[in-house]
Amino acid sequence: MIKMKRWRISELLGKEGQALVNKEIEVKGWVRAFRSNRFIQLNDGSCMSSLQAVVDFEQFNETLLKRVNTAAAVSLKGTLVASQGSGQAIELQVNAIEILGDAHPDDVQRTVMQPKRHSLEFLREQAHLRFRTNTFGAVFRIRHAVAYAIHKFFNDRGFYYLHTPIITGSDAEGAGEMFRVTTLDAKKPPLNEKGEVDFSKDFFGKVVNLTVSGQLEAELAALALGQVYTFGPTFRAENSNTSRHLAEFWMIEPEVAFNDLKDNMDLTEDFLKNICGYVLENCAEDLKFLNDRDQQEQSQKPQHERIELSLIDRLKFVTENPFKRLTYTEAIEVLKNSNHYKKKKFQYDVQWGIDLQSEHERYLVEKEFNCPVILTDYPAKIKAFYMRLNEDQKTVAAMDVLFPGIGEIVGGSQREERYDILYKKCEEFGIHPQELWWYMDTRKFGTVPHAGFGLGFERMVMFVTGMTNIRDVIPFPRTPQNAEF
RNA sequence: UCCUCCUUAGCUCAGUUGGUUAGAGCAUCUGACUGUUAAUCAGAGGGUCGUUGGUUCAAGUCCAACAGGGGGAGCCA
Repeated sequence: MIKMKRWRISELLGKEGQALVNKEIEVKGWVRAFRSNRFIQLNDGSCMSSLQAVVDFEQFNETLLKRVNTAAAVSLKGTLVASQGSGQAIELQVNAIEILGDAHPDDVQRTVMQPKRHSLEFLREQAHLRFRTNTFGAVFRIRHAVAYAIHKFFNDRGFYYLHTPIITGSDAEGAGEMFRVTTLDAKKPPLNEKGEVDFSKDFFGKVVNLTVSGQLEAELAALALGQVYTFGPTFRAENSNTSRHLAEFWMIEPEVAFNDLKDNMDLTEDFLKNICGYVLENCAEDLKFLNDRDQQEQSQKPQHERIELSLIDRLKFVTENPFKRLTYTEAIEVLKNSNHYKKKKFQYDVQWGIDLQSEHERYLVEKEFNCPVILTDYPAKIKAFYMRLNEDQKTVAAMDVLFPGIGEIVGGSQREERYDILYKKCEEFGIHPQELWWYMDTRKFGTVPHAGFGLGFERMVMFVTGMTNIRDVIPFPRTPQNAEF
């Protein structure tokens, strides 16, 4: 007997499907619903839509049909035909049913597969099963599309994908608390003469941690390969309990030799527009579903909390409008001249030199300009040591891209390429330049201006899916007190 | 880490001033029906009211601690 091809539902409902009408085919998937003892709604994850399979129940044994329950895996063979019903163009006239995996209703009822609406919190508790739902199917297909769009964007422009280390010995990056990596016995670690843990006896012979950023390593490669990007897991041991933070997340960090801050902004804007454009073009069905979902969520919020634009319009807004660019100093002026400030509605005061608070950033993006905003040239004291010092000696060539609803989605800068100034900045920030000898070395051998930025991948996925909790755009979120699955 | 809110059936939630036998919708089960698509109709089952302690004649309801979760803040991507 010849083994039949397993058609994916996306193929059957797409162009290939039209050529298959009145042909014998096989599909495999999971039952979403079995209505009227006649209609199996079959989903195989290849797309949002399910295939309607029509069963002439008098021709099948009753005990077999009893096993066609929600969540069961089945193989269906039959003829693809034009549908009599109004909800779909084609359907499968079934002539053979094979149960591949049973799902007992009493057990299914305890899960997110029970056919009814669920809260995102309940779905999160069953992260292993939430892939089966429409919402998470759409989110994770789009997550894939965003990842692909990023690789495609850089590849099309001659960037090289660089794998920076996940285990790192450099602890001078100052980008937050790190996770220690060790093979020492936690109960009886070796001690030195001072009674401290002796890490020279550890696996690597020194203290090592999980990476908080691949940027410093990416710079090394950029200063030889020209333009590179990283796309890998990143770890922060911060005790952050918010809808925008994870302990384990994915970050994209391009780094380009010979680029200045202006080039960097142009690249960022092109990049963000390109991703949104890719999803608009290639994820129409999933996006439509999430768009409707978002509108429903918005309609349940009080008027003043609603986002006026729909999800799809928010993406188009990014692709069609130039980002507003202004300096930190100009932003402080805008804030100080705002009615909001004059009416003392900001909880935190606005002064040149402060780190902008969430409320300030949100005001600029959502009230003042109502579009993505790039802020540049921040005070040197509130930014990292590696950012290039401007002529005024007070500010650095930094940039933050602010998105509505998300806040800071990209942070970047032109890097300090001048050895002496970088050396001094290290000392000012309490970093020993000799510990970063390899980084400093690049400034001795043909140093050039260069720039780059970091994008939080999950925050980008939040923006394009309209999900408002970062735990709902990564398959298995790691947060304080939670590493289930 | 701080502020704040929540925890009652498989899920989402009501539960009045502390007072008799704890309620609804959805889901599940049984039956009916069969071109449905959030199927429909009838019936049934389903509860240690987050945990521990306290106040009280009496606690789902009041108080405290702890646990889990949501929202916001800080930190940041």
